[in-house]
Amino acid sequence: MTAPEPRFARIASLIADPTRSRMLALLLSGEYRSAGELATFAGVTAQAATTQLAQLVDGALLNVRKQGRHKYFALADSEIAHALEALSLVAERDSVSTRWQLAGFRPLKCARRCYGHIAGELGVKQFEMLLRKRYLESENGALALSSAGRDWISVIGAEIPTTSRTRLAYPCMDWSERRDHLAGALARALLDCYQKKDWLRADKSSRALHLTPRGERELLPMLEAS
Amino acid sequence: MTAPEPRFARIASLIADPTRSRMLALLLSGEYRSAGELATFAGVTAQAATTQLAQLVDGALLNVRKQGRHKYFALADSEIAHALEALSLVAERDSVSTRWQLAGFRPLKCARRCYGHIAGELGVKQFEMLLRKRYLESENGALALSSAGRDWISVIGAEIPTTSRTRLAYPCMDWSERRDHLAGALARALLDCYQKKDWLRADKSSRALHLTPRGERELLPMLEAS
DNA sequence: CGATTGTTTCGGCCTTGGCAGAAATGTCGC
DNA sequence: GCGACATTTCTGCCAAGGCCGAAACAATCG
Repeated sequence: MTAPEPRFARIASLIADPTRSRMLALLLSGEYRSAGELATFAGVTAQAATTQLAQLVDGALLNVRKQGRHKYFALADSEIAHALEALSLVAERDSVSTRWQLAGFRPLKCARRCYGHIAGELGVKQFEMLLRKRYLESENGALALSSAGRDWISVIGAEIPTTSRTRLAYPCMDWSERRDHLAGALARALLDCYQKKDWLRADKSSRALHLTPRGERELLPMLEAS
Repeated sequence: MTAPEPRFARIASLIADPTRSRMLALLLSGEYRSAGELATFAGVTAQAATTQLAQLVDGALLNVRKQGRHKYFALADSEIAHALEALSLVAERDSVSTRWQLAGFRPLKCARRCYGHIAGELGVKQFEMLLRKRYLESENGALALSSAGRDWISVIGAEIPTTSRTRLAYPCMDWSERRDHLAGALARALLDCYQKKDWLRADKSSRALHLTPRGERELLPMLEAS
């Protein structure tokens, strides 16, 4: 009668440890971080960090990239980020209803980074514009840039890394809007580009993205145009 | 520099324990279970179960209902179920791509119980029908039954418990379809009704719901009618 | 090639937390 | 009230796993 231990328990236990969870929280931004950075951020020595990071990699929660004498870690994929956000939603579900409305969280609902791309209202707007204008079209199941889309990309001056082995574009569920927004290499390139043009600025202490006045003038109309 | 422990770590650690995770897995169906049932299912003595259940309740993952000398437990809300499913997705992400297509998982994608209501393709179909026919209408932010909707309910003979303090109807995100389906007291009542009419049968060993031949004749056309 | 810096391995300490046995509390039916 | 049953509290035991110090390994730079 005794049931087998559910698989999700293993993942949960990897997330549960204080040190590991701190590391994961830092990596939620989507960036790569070195083992040393992660160690000091989590408040442990380098040896301890090594062990924990090895476990996270072994459990396939993290990707590793060796670069010289450094080792860089990042979340393995966006499913992980989703799971972490789902847990956060539960963790803050009493505070969220009040705080979500308040000043601090408003920008998060408006626009935030989700694993390297734009989420929130702005992310949804962007995604819908791309589909509406047929810059993105679904091609046997996957999303692909149309020629009009490629033109638009070059006009605004975004650069999509050609080396990228990750998918170009795919829908990503948004937990505040409950609708899809854009993820993938294209999404990252666009976010980079918007930041370079000073349309968006990343908050240092949170995942919020702030729309600058310039962004309000130049970016918003573009996303809302029909 | 050492960061505070992220809130989600606490939730994860509640989920991580083998005994507690087994209990949660059992409760994923949405039903209430007594402390004793949960103890034997998890393979521990009653005392051990008490401690674990107390922690889950304290962490607001579970609801309790005292009934005589029994105590019944259930998942506190669907956010919890979502978090568990998100973790499961990560836990099975290598197997999922293959197995999802296979026979065993097909019925899950088609229709399954999600915390007491119908999810999967059928759940999405049902939700869209209700909106399309304006049986459900959004009323200052919440979903409410229209008079046409109330008529339809009484025609098919579903009974909505009047005592229920839970919301009547609200959208619930579907992770296989990535679209909303119906949740709430109404959703439960409909599932009950469909089962009574033998349109759907619940699988005993999984969360799958099987469409009976009768359901195919009588239920499907109703959901697909425009 | 040595010095420096980043990461890993080893060994031992220590805390955390889950478990069972026994006994107490509470609830029901008679 | 009394016995049967479900749940809880108390206590002590035990194992798992995280941490640090020290030393080893690896890569870079002068």
